Amino acid sequence: MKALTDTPGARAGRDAVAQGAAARGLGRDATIYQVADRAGVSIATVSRVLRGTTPVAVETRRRVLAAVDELRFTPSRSARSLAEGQHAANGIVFPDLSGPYFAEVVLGYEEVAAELGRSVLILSTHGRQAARQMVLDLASRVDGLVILGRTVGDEVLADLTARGLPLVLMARDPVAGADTVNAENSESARVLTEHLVHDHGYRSFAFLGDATTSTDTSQRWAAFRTVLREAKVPGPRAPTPCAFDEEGGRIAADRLLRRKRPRVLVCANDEIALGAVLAAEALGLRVPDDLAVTGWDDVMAARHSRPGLTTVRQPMRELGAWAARRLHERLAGDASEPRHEVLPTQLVQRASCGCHQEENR
Amino acid sequence: MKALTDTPGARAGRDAVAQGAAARGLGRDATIYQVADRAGVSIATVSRVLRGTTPVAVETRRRVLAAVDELRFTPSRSARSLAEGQHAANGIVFPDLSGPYFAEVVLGYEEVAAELGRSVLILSTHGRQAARQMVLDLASRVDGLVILGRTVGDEVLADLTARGLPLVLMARDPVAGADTVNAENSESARVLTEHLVHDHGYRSFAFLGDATTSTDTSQRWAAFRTVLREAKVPGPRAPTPCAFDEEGGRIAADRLLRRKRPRVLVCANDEIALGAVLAAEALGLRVPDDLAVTGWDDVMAARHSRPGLTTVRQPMRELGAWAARRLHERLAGDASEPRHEVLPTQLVQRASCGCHQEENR
DNA sequence: GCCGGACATGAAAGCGCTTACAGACACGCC
DNA sequence: GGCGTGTCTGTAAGCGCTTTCATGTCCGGC
Repeated sequence: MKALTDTPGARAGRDAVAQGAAARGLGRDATIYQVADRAGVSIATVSRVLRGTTPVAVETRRRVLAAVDELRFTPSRSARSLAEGQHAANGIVFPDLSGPYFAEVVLGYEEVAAELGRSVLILSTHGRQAARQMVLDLASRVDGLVILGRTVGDEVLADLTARGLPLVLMARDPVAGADTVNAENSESARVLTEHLVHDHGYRSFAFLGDATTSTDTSQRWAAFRTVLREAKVPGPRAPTPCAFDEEGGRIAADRLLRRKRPRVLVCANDEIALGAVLAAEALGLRVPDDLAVTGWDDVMAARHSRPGLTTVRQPMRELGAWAARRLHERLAGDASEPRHEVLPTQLVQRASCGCHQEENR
Repeated sequence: MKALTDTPGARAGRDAVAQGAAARGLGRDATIYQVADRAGVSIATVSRVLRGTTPVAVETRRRVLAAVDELRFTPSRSARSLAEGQHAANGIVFPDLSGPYFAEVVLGYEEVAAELGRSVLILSTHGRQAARQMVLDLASRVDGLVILGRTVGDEVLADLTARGLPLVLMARDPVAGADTVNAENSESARVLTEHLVHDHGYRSFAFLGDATTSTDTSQRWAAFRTVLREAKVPGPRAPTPCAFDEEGGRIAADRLLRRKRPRVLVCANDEIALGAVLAAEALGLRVPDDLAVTGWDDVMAARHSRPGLTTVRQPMRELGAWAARRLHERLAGDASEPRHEVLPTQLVQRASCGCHQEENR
C-alpha cells in the first residue's frame, strides 16, 4: 500500500534512511508518518488522537491507537519541542557541594516537577570555568530553571530573564525579575546564638564557614555577630574560612584549635560541624564539655552522631518543591511580580551544645 | 537590508511572530536566520562557523561571531537535536528510595556525563503506577539511559534496547543487550557474616531488608544464608521484610525485637541499620553489647553514629561514573558484547558489631 | 589565455511534529 | 432539491537547525 498522506516525494526513501541511520542515535523509532500510514489516515489525525486536541471519529481513533500500539510509537520529543516551542522540562543547577543538602533539594524538586509533568535536568557546575557556557546550554533545553547559590554571575541571570526564561533563585541574593526561595537565616541564627550565650553562658566563640561565597552563610554570620555584640560578648572579626564539607571542617577546626581555644564552634553546616568534632576529639577535647559545636541543616548524620549535633533544621525538600511549583505557575502564565519566599527553620537542640547531657543525644 | 538567505516568503513576518509569541516559552531568542542576516551570510555559514565542521574564511567567521555575540545567540537545542538525530543528553532513573546511596550515584554520574558534554535528566519513579510511561517519555529525550533497580519491568527494557537505546543497568539483574554495573555483593556478604560468626562467635541472627524487590539484597541474603549454613549456625528462613529507609528499619526492628532476641541484626543498608539501632535503644538494648547491628553502603551517618556502624562500603560514585563512561562508549559506536562490571566493596569494621569496644567507634 | 582544482559559500531538502485552514461529507430544513 | 451547518479529516506551512550538493571565484600551470 502506498503512503496516503505523504507530501509528494518528500518522504521518498524514508524507511531506507531510517534503517540506515538507525544503527544508533534516535534509532529506528517509528514516526508519526508510519503510524498514519498503517492507520490509513493523515499525520494530522494521528497527532490529534494523541494530543486529544480535536474530536476524532471513534472508529478512526481506534485504528490510530491500534497502529500506535503495534508500532510502539513514541513521539519524538525534539520534534515536538520544536513545533510547540516548549520543552516540558525544567533544570536545576547547583555548585560543587555535593552533600545531603543539595541531594534533598533536588529530590524535592524532582518529585514535584514530575508530578507536574515536567522532566528535570540537573547540572552541577563544580566551580568549573565553563559554568557560564554550561548553564547557557542547559537553558536552551528547558522552559525554566532553578539556580542554587553563586553558581554563575548576575549577568548570566540577567541574560536569561531577559530572554523570558523563568528563574527561581535559591540560597542566593535576588536579581531583578526572578523569584527566590530561601530558608530563614537571620532569625534562626539569632535564636541559636542566644541559646548559646544566654542558656549556656558561653563567652568565647568561633564561626566556621565562608561568608563570601554563600549568601546563607553571610546572613547567618551577620546575625550571629549581632547577638554577640548585643550581649557584649567578644567574638571573632570574621568567619574562619572553611570548605563546605566534612574534610574542610576538620582541617579548619584543627588549625584553629591549635592556636585558640574558643568555647564554641558555630559552623555553617552540619558537615563542617561533624568534621570539627572529629578534629576536636583528635586533639583530646571532649564535646560538648570542652568545646560546644553546632551545625546547620540537620542532615541525617547530625541525628545519629554522638553527641547528637545541635543544628538548625532547614526544609530542604520543601525548598525544592516550592521552586518547582513556582516555576510551574510562571510557565502557566503567571506574570506577577517576583516573589521572595522565606521558609521557616527550626533550632534542634541536641547534646553537642551542652544540652541533654545525661542522655548524650 | 533584506534577508539574503531566506526561502522566498518562508520567513516573512518572522520577527513579528517572534515578538508576539515570545512573551514566554522559547522566548524571543535569536535564531540562526537573524544571525545570518546580521552577518550578511547564509544560515549554512553560520552553522559551519558554530560547529567548526568546514573551513570558513577568516573575515566571514569574524563577522558571524560578532553577530552571534551581539544577538546573544544560543542555538535552539530541539532544532539541533531534530536535525542531528541526537540529544546529547543521558538519563538516569531510580526508584523511590531517596537516601544517600542514590544521591551519590547520581552525583558520580552527573560529574562524568557533564565532562563528556552530555546533559543529564533524572527521573525518580517513586513506585508510581505511571512509571512505564514516564520512563518511555524520558527515553525519548535522551541518547542513553541508566536504570537503577527494579524501577520498570523487563518488557520495557527489551523495548528500549530493541529501539537501539543504549542501556546501563545498575543494582539489577541483567537483561539481554544491556550493560550492567553492580557492587560486589556475595563475597562481601560472606566476609561480613564470617566475621560475625567466627571472629565474634555470634550464633543467632536476623536479616532486615526486602530481598524480593532488590537484587543486591537478595544476593547479600543468599551469601549470608550460605555462611550460616556452612557454619551450622541456625538462621532465619527468610529476611525480615523492611522498607529501605530509617523509619522502615526502626519499625521492622522494633516489631522483631519484641518477639525475638537475635544476637545480631544484619541489615540491607545503613539507613535500616541506623533505624534498628534506634529501635534497640528504645527497648533498652545496648549496641553492641546486647545486640550487634551491621549495615551496608557506608553512608556518612554510619561513620558518625555511636557506636560507629559496621558496614560494607560501596563505591557509589564510581558506580555512577562507570555507567556514564560506558554509555559514552556505546554512543561513540562501541557495539561489542554487553559488559557486566562488578565493582569491589570493602568491609568496614566499627563498633556496632562488637569491634573497637574501647573507643566505641 | 585557458583549464582543472581548491576553497568558500549559498540553496534547499530534511529532521518529525503541531496546527491553521480548507475541503468533504452527511444531515436537516425550508 | 438546494443550501446552510456541523463534524471529521487532509493539506501544507512552519518550528530552527544540519548537511548535501551545486555554484562561484580565484589560482597556478601549461
